[in-house]
Amino acid sequence: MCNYKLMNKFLKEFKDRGFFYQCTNEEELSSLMDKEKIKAYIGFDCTAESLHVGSLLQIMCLRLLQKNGHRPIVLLGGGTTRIGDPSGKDKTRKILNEEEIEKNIKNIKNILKKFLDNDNPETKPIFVNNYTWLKNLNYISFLRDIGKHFTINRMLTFDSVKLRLDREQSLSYMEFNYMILQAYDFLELSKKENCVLQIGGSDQWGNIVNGVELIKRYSNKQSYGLTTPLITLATGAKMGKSENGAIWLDEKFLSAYDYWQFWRNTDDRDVVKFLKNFTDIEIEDIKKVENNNINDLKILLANKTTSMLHGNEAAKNSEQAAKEAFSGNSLGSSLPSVKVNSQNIDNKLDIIDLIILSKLEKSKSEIRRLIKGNAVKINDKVVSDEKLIIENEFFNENYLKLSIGKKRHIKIELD
RNA sequence: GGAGGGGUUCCAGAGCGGUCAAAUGGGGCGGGCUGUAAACCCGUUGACUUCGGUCUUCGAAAGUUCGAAUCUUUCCCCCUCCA
Repeated sequence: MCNYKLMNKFLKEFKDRGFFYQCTNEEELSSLMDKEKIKAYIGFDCTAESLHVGSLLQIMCLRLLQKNGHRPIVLLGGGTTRIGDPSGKDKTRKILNEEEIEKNIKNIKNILKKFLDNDNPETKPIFVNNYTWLKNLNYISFLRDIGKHFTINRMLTFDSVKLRLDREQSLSYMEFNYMILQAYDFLELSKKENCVLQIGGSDQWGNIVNGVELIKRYSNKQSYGLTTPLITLATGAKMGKSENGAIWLDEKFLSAYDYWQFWRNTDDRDVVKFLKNFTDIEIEDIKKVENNNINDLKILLANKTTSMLHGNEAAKNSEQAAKEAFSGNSLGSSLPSVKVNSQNIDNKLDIIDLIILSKLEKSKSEIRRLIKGNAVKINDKVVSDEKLIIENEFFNENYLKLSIGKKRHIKIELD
């Protein structure tokens, strides 16, 4: 532990914001970062087409690096995604094919660009794909040069491995090698980019330490690892994993309005923590407002997080739409909308089909259940007849408001 | 290669010939209370339905039976021990 007051500015804020979990050598890292601007990397898995809020803390770390003049390297795991990280997974991941991974990489890169400053030449992110070096590895020489630095004895002690074995779940040799490849990534970045720091989630600790040690042994250079805690909700659930779908960062999968809603619905106990974790508001400023009305804080949180990703405009619209949708008697003209061909109305479209068209639900049985439970509303009036035919009169100025439950609202527009 | 254990609905996990669309818990969804919070209470949780039912599901296929998640055979996969 080094003296908090003397600590490097980046590290200090890193801690103040609750990003800190473990560090391989805090004191040295602190003085190194005081002395020079460094390059640090975070790896992103490309298993999914988009990132979700589970990766947001890592993204905030990248932003914090930039804020302090350091340069982030974003490693997209095009190679390692082909293997699958066993950490934190109790089952073997499904293996994706080449095109899927390439597509995912492109998407994820675009999302990250939204969060990062791409203009400042000193700090703009360096994007790398580890497939570029992993694909050409020669097995024999890799084993000789890199493999010799790893002992099975030690690898077996890592949580990612141990957990699987303890739980009697299979761990393939392929996955077993994941940590070596990740260590190799760090070595590669150390050589190529002079990267000295890897940041990752706490579940990456083992992989990161391996990298630090490999670099030490291979090129006798000092590098560092820094991990962030796993963010759990006050209820104990993992962040961003709602059953109804993860909280995606890509607008294609989750509208700005729904993203805003996600933050607006934060548990009371998490609000201040999230303001620190997921907004740029200075710590001192958060302290000033942290006793304000809890719902105002939630709106603040929602606005900041949404504008960071989708822009100010989108955040304002979402706030406006929410106001209208929840105040009751307004028709929510700024809600996200779905267009419906007016011919459908003439053809006696019923409520069930309307909901299917709106994509709010896809199972007719489920919709029937919802109607029975008084969950479906048109223009704030409960629909109790599952055979209700949608009439032209329902549309005010070309649109109607369709609601499922208290929180899902959508505008149906005539086309 | 040998011996044993196992694969059940979103997850965990019961069922071991009909009463099984499958206990229980978790999660999800909806309703109530509230603050678009938490906690709590209630309902619901395969699909389709003219609400009478109909269809598809218990690793895969074939079989026994009036009837199978449950029995038999083969195959696939996982785990443990032995070689």
